Amino acid sequence: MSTAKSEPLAARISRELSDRIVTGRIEAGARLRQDHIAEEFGTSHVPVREAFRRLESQGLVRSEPRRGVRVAGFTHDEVREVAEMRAALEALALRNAAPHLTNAILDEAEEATRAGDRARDVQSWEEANRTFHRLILEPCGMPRLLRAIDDLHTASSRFLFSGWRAEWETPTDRDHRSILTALRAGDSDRAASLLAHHVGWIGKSAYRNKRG
Amino acid sequence: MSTAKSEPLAARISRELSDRIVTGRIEAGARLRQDHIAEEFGTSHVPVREAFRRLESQGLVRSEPRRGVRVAGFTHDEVREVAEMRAALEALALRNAAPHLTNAILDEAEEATRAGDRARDVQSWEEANRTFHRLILEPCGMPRLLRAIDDLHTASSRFLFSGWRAEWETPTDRDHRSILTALRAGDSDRAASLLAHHVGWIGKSAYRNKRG
DNA sequence: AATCAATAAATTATCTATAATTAGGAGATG
DNA sequence: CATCTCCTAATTATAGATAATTTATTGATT
Repeated sequence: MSTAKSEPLAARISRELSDRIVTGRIEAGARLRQDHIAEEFGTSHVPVREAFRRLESQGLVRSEPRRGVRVAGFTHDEVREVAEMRAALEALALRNAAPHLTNAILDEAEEATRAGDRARDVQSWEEANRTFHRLILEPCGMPRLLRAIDDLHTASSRFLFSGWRAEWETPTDRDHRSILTALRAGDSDRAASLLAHHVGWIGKSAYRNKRG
Repeated sequence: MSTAKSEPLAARISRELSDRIVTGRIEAGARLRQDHIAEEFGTSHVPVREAFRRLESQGLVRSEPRRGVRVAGFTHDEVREVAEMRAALEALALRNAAPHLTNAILDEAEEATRAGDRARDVQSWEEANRTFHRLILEPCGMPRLLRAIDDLHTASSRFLFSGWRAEWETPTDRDHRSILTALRAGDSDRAASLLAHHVGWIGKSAYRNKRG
């Protein structure tokens, strides 16, 4: 392939497991046995354990000493928690990114929104959505913040793939476009506030979905 | 001792290294060689590597594949970044904690503030300060958020111990007391706003300190 | 300055020990 | 007599140590 060059095994394993958990191919609560996974990847258990540590820090997995590792579950409260954290942090990132946004970036973001409209399946919708958010937030130049947001976004997408949320069928493009409009007008406070509502709404929608 | 029985070695090593980094006993940029640390702790290098992964996720250490691990440095920008993240997240936590705060908790927080006043050295001031924040935020019942705040607090205390900040000599107690007053009056929005300013101010102070 | 050998360090594999879970059986109780 | 509980043995899995391999870095020599 290409990047499979000198990347540590732990990174590859962690990425692959993360993908499986996010897309639901490994279900919540499932136990992850280190030597089974090691066997599957054709490695020893050592890099597998390191991968576990990373997944644990991302909140995808829960580890109990001497008892093993299992995929983290998610309750309504946790969905809401992640949504509110995203709202707070993405608003912060956008306020800091706004001064550095160029027209070229905003155009790219507009295109990502259109790609989301065109999406016919969850995967491509999610990819477009993530691209949009990343594009307008990255210029904030706060690496730690961006990493935190990325982890939260990953957690969010778990809920999306699990079918709780019909988010990708709803008119998210309206929100995206009003955010872009505010940014083009230089009103970064309004843009941040719109973004916070846009993201925070996800938590409420998940809750409503499960209820009714 | 007590609970040091069945705790994994990686956890113990990670905690000890974290403490050394935070208090500055290991300086920024220093290289951490797994074999040396393993020898010091009387273990093999395997649990040391796992400890590294945890420290990496906490932002205390930076790891380059095949090149080793070194203690993360911190620039002015990073100090500001952490402060702003704390401001955003602690405000969120406080808004969610406010409905569950009891008078007993607020009294404990008041006592922690007094302990901070009495503190004559950085360690005990930091401990009191951390206790204060933890007390009023914990009832929010959002474990993921609390973990994130805790990691940020750890990062903050690095700057404190490094001597950049004279924060502990300043009248932080004023801020703490006005927050408690707002909470007792049931004005959680005002309390959250005060807390955000209180925490965010740290970033500015560090910046100012270094300048003048 | 550049190349190649020597050294050091990170990464991974294999092997060992210890703790946890399960299975089976003995004894007690209804 | 059947069933339930408790205890012990056997299996399984995690955690750690040691050994082997690969990659980076240093130093010497041309």
